[in-house]
Amino acid sequence: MLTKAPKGTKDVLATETYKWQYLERTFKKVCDSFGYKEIRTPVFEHTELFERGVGETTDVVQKEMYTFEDKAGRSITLKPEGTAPVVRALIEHKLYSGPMPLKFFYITPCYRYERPQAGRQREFHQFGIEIFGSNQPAVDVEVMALVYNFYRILGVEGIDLNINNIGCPKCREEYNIKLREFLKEKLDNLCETCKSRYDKNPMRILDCKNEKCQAEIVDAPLMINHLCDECNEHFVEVKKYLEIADIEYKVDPKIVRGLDYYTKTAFEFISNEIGSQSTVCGGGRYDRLVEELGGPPTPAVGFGMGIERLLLTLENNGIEISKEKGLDIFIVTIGEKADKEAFKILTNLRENSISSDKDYLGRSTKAQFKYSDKLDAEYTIVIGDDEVDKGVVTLKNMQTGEQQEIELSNLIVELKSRLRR
RNA sequence: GUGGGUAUAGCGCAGUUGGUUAGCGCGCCAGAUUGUGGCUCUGGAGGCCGUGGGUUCGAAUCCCAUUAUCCACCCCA
Repeated sequence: MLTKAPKGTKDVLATETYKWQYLERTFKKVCDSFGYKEIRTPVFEHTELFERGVGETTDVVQKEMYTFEDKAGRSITLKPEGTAPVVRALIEHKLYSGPMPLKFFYITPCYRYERPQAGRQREFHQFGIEIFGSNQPAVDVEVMALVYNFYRILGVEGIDLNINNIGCPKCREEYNIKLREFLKEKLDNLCETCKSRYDKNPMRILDCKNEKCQAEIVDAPLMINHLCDECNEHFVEVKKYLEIADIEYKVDPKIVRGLDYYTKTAFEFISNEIGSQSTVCGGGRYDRLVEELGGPPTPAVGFGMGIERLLLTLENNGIEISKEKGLDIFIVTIGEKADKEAFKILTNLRENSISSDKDYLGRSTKAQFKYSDKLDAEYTIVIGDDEVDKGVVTLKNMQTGEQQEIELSNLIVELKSRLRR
C-alpha cells in the first residue's frame, strides 16, 4: 500500500509529461485565439457549493464526492467538476460588474469516487471554458467551435458532435408532467434504476441503455418537441450558427446532462474508439446557475473536456506528439583535474541557458559517451588532462561524429552559433 | 454499489496433463587491448511466481480467501 498510488489515480511520469505539456500549450493557444483568459480556483471548496450548484439529487453529489471535515469542522469537498467553482469566484469577486461577456478557461484536476475503468479515474483532469453574460445562441456555438478548432489543430478525427435542447425550467416542468403521464403505465416494465428516476428526473429514463427500457420508450414524448417558444427559437438559431461555422452535428434528443444546472443547449463530443466512456467533451448552457448561487441573473455557457480521454483519443488516432529535444551539451571528463574543470564549465553553460550535464557516477569514458547518447545530447564535450593543459575542450557533434578543439574562452560564443533551436 | 477477466524480473511476455537450480525479449550494468556513443558479440545483476491458507511425497501450475489491477454496468469528462 505504501508504495502504491491510491485507487483511480495515476502518476504522469517524466516519459510522458511532454504530451500533457503539448496539450496544455495547444489548449491555451486556442483559448487565446477565442479571447478566453485563464482562471484558477482551489482544488477544494465548501461542500455546499457543489450540493447547490451541481444539484442535490445528482449521482455526483449523492455518491461520488470526496467530502471531509477540516480541523475546524467545516465540510470541504474536492472539486468534482470545474464550473461551480468558477461561478463562485465570479460572484465572490463581483466579476460580473466588469465588461461582459466574461470569458474564462481553466485546466484543473477533478475528483470523483467511482470504480475506475477505461477512460475513468478518481482523479482526472479537465480542460474547460465558461462564458458569462450573453444569452445569444451564437455564444453557444462559439463554445462548440472552440472545441472543434482544438480537435482540428490536434489532428483528431472521428469525433461526432451531438446537440440537444433540454429546455428551461418553465417548459421542462410542463414536459416532465407529460413524460410522467406517458411512463406511468409502463413503469412496471422498466429497470430498477429507471423506476427510481421516475420521480427524481424522468428525462434520464430516455437515456437508459437497457434494451427493454429502450423498447418501452420508443414513442415517448421528447423534450425538443415540447420546448417553449423561447427555447425553440434558441435551438433553431444555434443550428443556424453551427451551419455558418461549418461544423457538422447531429441532433440527439436523448442527450440529458447529469448535472442539474444545464438549460437549453446541451452538447457532447463523442469518440467511439476509446471504450465505453465515449464522451470526450460535454457542455451546454446554464442560465440559472449564477443566480442560483446568489449572483445576479447571468446567462452562461461552458464545457468540460477530460484530458485523459483526450490522450486516449489521440492514441487511437495514431497521433504522435513530438518529444522534447534532448540536452544541448554533455561533458565527458577524464581524470580528477578535468572533473573540476568540467564543473566550472557546466556552471558557465547553464548561466548562458545552454542545457548541459555531466557524469556524477565516476564512469568510464565509454560509459559516459553512452549516457550522453541516451540523453540525446546534441554535442558532447570531452575534457582530459590534455585539454586542461592546453586550455581547450574537444567538441563532438553526436550526429555527424565530427570533433574539433575549441578554445575555452570562445566556447560560449561557438556553441551559441552552432546549437540548433 | 453490481458483474466478469487478470496477477511470474524495471517493462512486455512464456512456463506444456502438478515434478528437480523458473525462462525469453527489451531495459540496466560491465567487457570486446586500456580518451569516444549509436550496430554487433560476450558476460552479469535483478523474481518469497500479488498475499494468506488448503490439497499433495511434491504447487508458478489445483482449490478457497484476500488485496491489487483491468474491463463492463451505473454515472460522467
